[in-house]
Amino acid sequence: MGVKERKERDKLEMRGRILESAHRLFLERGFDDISIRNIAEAIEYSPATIYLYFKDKNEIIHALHQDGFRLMNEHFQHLTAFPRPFERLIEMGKAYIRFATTHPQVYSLLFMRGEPIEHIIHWLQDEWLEGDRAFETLKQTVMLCKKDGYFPGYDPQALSMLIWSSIHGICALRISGHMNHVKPARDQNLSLDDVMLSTFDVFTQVLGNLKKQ
Amino acid sequence: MGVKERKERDKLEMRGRILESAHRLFLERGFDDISIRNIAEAIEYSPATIYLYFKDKNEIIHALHQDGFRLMNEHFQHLTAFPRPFERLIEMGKAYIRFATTHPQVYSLLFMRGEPIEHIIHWLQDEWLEGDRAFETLKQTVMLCKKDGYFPGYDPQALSMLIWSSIHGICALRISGHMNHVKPARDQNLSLDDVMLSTFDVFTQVLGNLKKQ
DNA sequence: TATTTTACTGAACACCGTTTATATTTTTGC
DNA sequence: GCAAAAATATAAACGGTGTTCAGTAAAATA
Repeated sequence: MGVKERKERDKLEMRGRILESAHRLFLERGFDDISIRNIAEAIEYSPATIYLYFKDKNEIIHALHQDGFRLMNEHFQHLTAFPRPFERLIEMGKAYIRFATTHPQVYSLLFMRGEPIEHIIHWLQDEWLEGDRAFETLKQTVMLCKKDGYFPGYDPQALSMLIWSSIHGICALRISGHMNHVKPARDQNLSLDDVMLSTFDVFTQVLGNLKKQ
Repeated sequence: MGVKERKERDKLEMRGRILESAHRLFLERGFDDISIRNIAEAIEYSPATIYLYFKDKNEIIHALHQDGFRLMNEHFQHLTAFPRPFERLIEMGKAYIRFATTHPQVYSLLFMRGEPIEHIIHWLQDEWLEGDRAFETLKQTVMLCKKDGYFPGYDPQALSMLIWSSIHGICALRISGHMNHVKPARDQNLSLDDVMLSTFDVFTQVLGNLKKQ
């Protein structure tokens, strides 16, 4: 009898519908409007029902977190087309910034909020697989750059961390609204993205200077 | 008759007591435990009374925001003792990081939350004075470095923005919990601050390389 | 002293995440 | 086919949030 199987399918389908609603709420109305009650209304069930399919709200947020990572990875797919490591590294940075600017809500969910990453620490054996993979890709690229004569004497691990931190800093200050409220940016009437991109330009210059001659 | 004057004093005193309670709640129990009701309980008044002294919660948060900036400025007082600009720049970075690590809650209030900066945009003529002043100090230092032969060809404005972004990125990733959950940090069992400081070290190396020979 | 102004609060509104007892439906075992 | 058991769904409640408003008590004014 396939009753058990069907029930399992139903359960998965319901989980799917809950996540779908959460996802839509997130994209259409922002992080703060994802509430158990909003989700419940959207799927036309009572709030309590959600708890039959998810332990708590964190579990739902975590699912969105993973969705976000999938979306981000799509922005990196094209990078294999750049054979020269340093060029690829710069394109990685551009792709990262493009992702952050086109999906600021998703970016802040992935990298600026404490909740989701704390959930990972407590419930998933402290393993942040998506983060590990992304960082590893960055580090590999940095090591290839080293083979090309870039970054002599620099530790790939630490340099990768610096690169990530720097680009994250640019994106985070932009998304939180801090970057565009220091005076020069206001005065010159620069757009958000102008400031961000010119900051990134300086960074590429700086990195480009780190090469054996 | 000094009635009016006394009443004004009383009003200010009450505002002071409210802010004091908010401040203590913030430091002792964290940002999320600053609630109008908690504050009201602490000063032994009803929640509604708070609204006779502050327009809304944002106004209280903004006051804490300014307190935070004062605290941060204290961490920068000693920098005048470093006459050589580049050295001073590095010490600025160290002071910034020291502030962020010793007062993570305050740091995230100042630079990682959208609410306070949005309040500034809406209510204070879009002028973020504290931010302007701090950034200006950084830029001045960068320009002095240029006179010493550092950063040839780099725009001080853009380079300052990069420096701020990079250090902010290091602090933000640390405080949000992301930095210490990429694999290598976990494996090597490095402390939070080890990763941060080694990342900053690389940054100082990179900056130091940008000098006319 | 009577009136007006000021200071304060209880109760409510509309939310939030989460739990529990209860009711309904579905499946199982006979 | 029917009763027992299991699964599913929910109403209602708990304790929390920011905020508003009508009403009360106290103080200042005339």
